[in-house]
Amino acid sequence: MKDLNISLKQLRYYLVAAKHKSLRQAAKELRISQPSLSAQLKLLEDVLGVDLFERTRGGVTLTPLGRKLITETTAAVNAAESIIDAANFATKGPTGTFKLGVSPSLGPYSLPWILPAVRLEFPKVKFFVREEVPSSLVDGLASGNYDLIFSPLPIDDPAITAMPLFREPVFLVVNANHPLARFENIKASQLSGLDILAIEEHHHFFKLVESLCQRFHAHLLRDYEGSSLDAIRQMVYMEMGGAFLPALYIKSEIRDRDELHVLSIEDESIYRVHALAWRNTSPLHDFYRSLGEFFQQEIKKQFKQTVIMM
Amino acid sequence: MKDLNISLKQLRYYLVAAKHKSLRQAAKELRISQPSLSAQLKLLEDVLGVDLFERTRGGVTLTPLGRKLITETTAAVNAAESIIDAANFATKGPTGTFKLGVSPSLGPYSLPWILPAVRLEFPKVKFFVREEVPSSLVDGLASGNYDLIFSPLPIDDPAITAMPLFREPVFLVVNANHPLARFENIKASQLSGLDILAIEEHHHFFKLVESLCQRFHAHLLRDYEGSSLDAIRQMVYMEMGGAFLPALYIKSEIRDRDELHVLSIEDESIYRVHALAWRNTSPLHDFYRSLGEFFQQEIKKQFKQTVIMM
DNA sequence: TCTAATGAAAGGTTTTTCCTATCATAAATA
DNA sequence: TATTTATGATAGGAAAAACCTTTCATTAGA
Repeated sequence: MKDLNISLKQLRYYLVAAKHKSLRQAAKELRISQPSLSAQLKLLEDVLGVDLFERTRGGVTLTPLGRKLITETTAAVNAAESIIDAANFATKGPTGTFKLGVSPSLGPYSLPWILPAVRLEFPKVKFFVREEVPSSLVDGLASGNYDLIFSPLPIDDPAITAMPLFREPVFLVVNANHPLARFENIKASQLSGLDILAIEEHHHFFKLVESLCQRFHAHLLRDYEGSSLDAIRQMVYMEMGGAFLPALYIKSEIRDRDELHVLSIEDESIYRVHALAWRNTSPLHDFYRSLGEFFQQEIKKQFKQTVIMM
Repeated sequence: MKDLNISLKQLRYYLVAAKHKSLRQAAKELRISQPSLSAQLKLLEDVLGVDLFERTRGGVTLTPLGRKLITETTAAVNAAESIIDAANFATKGPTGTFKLGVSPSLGPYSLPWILPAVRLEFPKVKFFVREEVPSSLVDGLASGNYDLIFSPLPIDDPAITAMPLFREPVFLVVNANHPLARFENIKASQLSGLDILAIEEHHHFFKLVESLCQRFHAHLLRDYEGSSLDAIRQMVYMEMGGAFLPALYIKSEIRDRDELHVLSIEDESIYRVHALAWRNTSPLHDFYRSLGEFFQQEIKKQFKQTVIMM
């Protein structure tokens, strides 16, 4: 067997130093002295027989190899941390702070109604919530920046387990003055040529809207992309066009039905599917699954009329 | 960030102790004294707040939790080792001993013609070869017991990357006295009712033969399962029935075409696909791929007439 | 020029890890 | 039954590793 003459401590030092690009600042975060950090990093480099950093005036830079090994190192450190998690878990039950990533087109309109109940059910569990675009969420989950993500499908990463929770319908929203505003339902054909506003391209929701426009021959206004669903709503107010908006957003943000009008499309089921996802390798698999079930339960309680459970 | 007050050393001690079920013997393998080992394990247990071992007269036993955490611990230690591998790799090129798992119905008839060339191409690389049934190979690969496996597809594990290398035709082999022995090719319909010998059920090759028998309405002799392809061949000698045998086996082991007769089935392409596979997480991805290409190259050189490259 | 920030080096202290020797216990053996 | 052999635990001390403080040389910026 190998000698394995490196320590987790060194690996963590390595990661923190790489993050700060400064040994002094990294040492401060690690609450050790800079020389100690220097020494440990040098030791690590010696054992690996590799230069990880390029020491320059004004900081350190990762060498190409150093950059490459960051991935492996993160994996190793995460794996070790997950042992601690699993052990705590076994003794104290669900405990600890979980890094939860969530899509900006989903989180603000669902989590506020879910998390309070979760707090009651799992009092010792805390969530550190961060919003990001789904593609970044998946990357972040895979690389260990998140423990869990709550995001629309698809999630195409074989290293990630996704647990579909529910379908969220998508509706067409127009200004009350719009010609279509006198209908409750419209036929797909009535969408033809309609001006449609969409969120910025890097959002996941954009792709859905784009495909809808293509399918129904509606006209996607690419010059006025909104930076958030709220921005889209504002633009619909200003009669710049109609918009596809997800049901949870509509339920939570659109109250004055006088100024905005919500339409569904006949005979077409338009929805996105949201899932809770985690790394396959996580030892907390069972807990995550039961957490997903609890999410479902709460969503069902609060949004029975709005979404379709899976 | 977490304190991460455990060390890789402790984790390795834990694994070795779990393997030996005896602290003294584990200490011997680790080349430390037994009290040192005891102390480190106790320390690990204290930090984790968990009992890993049950100390009894006559050895140690893993607690249920200790058994569970073995998985995570192995993962962490492997991850750390892969950092070392990747670093060595970057400086010294392909180096080290790789644990190569191979199917018993493939390895003996292909590796002897491949590995010598590999040794010339990558002189600093050594292979520790072990034969096992493909399902065990996949498990072993996933859990880090192997670095690489050379095995027939399918390999259905999302954590594993499989690189298909070539197709290996499968032929029907009968005794020279058999009525079918006067043909070179036969029609699928001629297989109907034929007695077919197969390898033991837990082998991967059994499933292929079983499905072939079903497809061609041949009669699978389940009472006389062979423990190896050679055993099957012996039984064909003894006129107990025909057998489906893979091309590489036939080429390497069946020389005397007088006593055994090899038949192919007209208009039917019967083959299995062999792949080289490794963990997705391995940092040596690129090397493994080029190794796969080298395998292909050698196989093409030696078995151009026998197999179909991919 | 002066200041502030960088990483490296030297020497000493603290902490951790390990070893030897010893013990108590229990199972196998004579 | 007495003896031997194996188990892990304990105590005390030695060796190694990690760390700290102080100091230095260099460089970028004010």
